[in-house]
Amino acid sequence: MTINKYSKPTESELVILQVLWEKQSATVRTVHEELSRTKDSGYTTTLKLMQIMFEKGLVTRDERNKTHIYTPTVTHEKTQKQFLNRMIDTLFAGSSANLVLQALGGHAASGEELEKIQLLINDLKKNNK
Amino acid sequence: MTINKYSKPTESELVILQVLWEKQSATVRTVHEELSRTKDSGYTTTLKLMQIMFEKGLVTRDERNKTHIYTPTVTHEKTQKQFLNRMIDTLFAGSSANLVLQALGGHAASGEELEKIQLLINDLKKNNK
DNA sequence: TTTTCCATACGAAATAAATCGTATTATGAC
DNA sequence: GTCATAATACGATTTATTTCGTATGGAAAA
Repeated sequence: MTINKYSKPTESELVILQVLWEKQSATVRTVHEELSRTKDSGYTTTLKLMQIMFEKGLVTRDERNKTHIYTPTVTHEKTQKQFLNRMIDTLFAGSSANLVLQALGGHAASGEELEKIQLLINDLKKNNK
Repeated sequence: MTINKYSKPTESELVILQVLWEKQSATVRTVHEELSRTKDSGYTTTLKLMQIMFEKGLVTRDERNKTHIYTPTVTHEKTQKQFLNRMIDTLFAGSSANLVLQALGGHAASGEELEKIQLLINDLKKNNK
């Protein structure tokens, strides 16, 4: 397989990363059990996917024991940024504000969350001047 | 081909829709010329993709003339929402505020845009009470 | 020690997406 | 009317992604 350091995770890989980010690291079994709650593919499918992710460098694994333990190499945040960028480019005409407006419009955020956003905006405006 | 009314557009389809949304409607030639500026695949590739989009119902076309004119059936906004939802679910733990914070943090928005966002937030807070 | 239970490895099939080549046909220029 | 141009149709290939079956081996239970 050709290794592409900058390949973005596929849909399935994203779902797996999701679990790994949450648990810091996990075995194939653990990940698979988690996935089983929403998806029904076999154990070896999850295994294979995680092996491929390993080849791609999306995760590392501790092979000292028979049961390997997988850990993500990409951070949740970096991946969020990567997908956000792509989305802003291809769907929001390059404007992050467009995306924000749409996101806030469609999905209620709690008052507390709105506060946080306001604080950030105040900060940004200060630095703009 | 099986028609799935709710299939989400693929990456390539999204790029094509982009052009169609901007121009309201367009011929394959026009779309292809636009794509050529950033991508180098042949004319028949674009044609085929647009034909598939037609089969899927993502676009309609006026066939009265030899040169068909394609028009999107899905709105830009609806598609934005669809992808935003997906993204919030799979990458931002279901929290739109998380996404917003990340988006604003990573991408400078203009002062004017920030204003708009603030107005929206004030509105939302009012309705929250 | 033998059997059973989980693991991994890995090839290969199934599915989805993108790309292209070639055939055919309508239309306008000559 | 004939020819050149440019469009569609469509099958086939290539590439990416997901899925699974089977082989193999280690460790713990019997």
